[in-house]
Amino acid sequence: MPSKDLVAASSRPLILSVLRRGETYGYALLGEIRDVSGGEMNWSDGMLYPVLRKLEKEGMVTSRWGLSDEGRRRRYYQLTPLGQTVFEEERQQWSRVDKTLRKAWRLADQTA
Amino acid sequence: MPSKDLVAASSRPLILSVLRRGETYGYALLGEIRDVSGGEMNWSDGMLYPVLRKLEKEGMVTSRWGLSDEGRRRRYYQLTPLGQTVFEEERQQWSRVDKTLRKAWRLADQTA
DNA sequence: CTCCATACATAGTATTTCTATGTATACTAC
DNA sequence: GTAGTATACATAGAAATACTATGTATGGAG
Repeated sequence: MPSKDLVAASSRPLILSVLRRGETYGYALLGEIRDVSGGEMNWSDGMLYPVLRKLEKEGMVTSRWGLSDEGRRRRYYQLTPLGQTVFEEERQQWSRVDKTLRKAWRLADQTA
Repeated sequence: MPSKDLVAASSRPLILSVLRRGETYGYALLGEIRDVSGGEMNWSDGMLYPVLRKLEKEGMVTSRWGLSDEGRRRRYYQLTPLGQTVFEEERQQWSRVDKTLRKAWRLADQTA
């Protein structure tokens, strides 16, 4: 499991990218994230919902209640246009930081 | 400037990578980080020193007082063996998270 | 009925971030 | 001498954040 600041830094970009693929509900989102990370990211629901709540509050996602085939209540989340924009921005930011780190590592490897 | 959780997530790997190139003092570290990030990371000294302090407390760096040519007092920092190990671990962790994100973005791009 | 998995919620503790503010001083310009 | 600037380090504490612990709810299986 990555360090908690890495989990924190990647949680929003991950959630936004899963939602970019289409509307989904919270519990399924957990599974998607576990899958795409090959098990590396194994979030609890108590971790996920506050982040979703905040994304909604900030206008990046919207939600609606729905029902599953078996009649279970589910809360479905969907990206908003703002969420789409933020998705791109965060991707750019992460990529810039990643580039910086890789450059630093290259320099470190050369010297050491 | 990246979001604060991205700054937080990358600060230690960046510092450790600069120190891996050799002992240096705090103020110069700031400059190195500004350079390697092309200005993207423009940390204040008040941001840097608490992180250095913590790294030292956790045994990843050691420090000593020295003097510059002009007589200025400087605190020099050096990576410890533990710091070397943590440097590698954090590089692995970051890379795994990065890989997960890029996979998620690829999937997101295919669907959208 | 009980248990389990599914599904969502959130208070609150613990932790973290980093700004604001501080001290110190070498050098430069006037 | 003095003022200003850059260099150099320090840290308290306010604000923000993370996420665990605990909660409710319920469909399905045994």
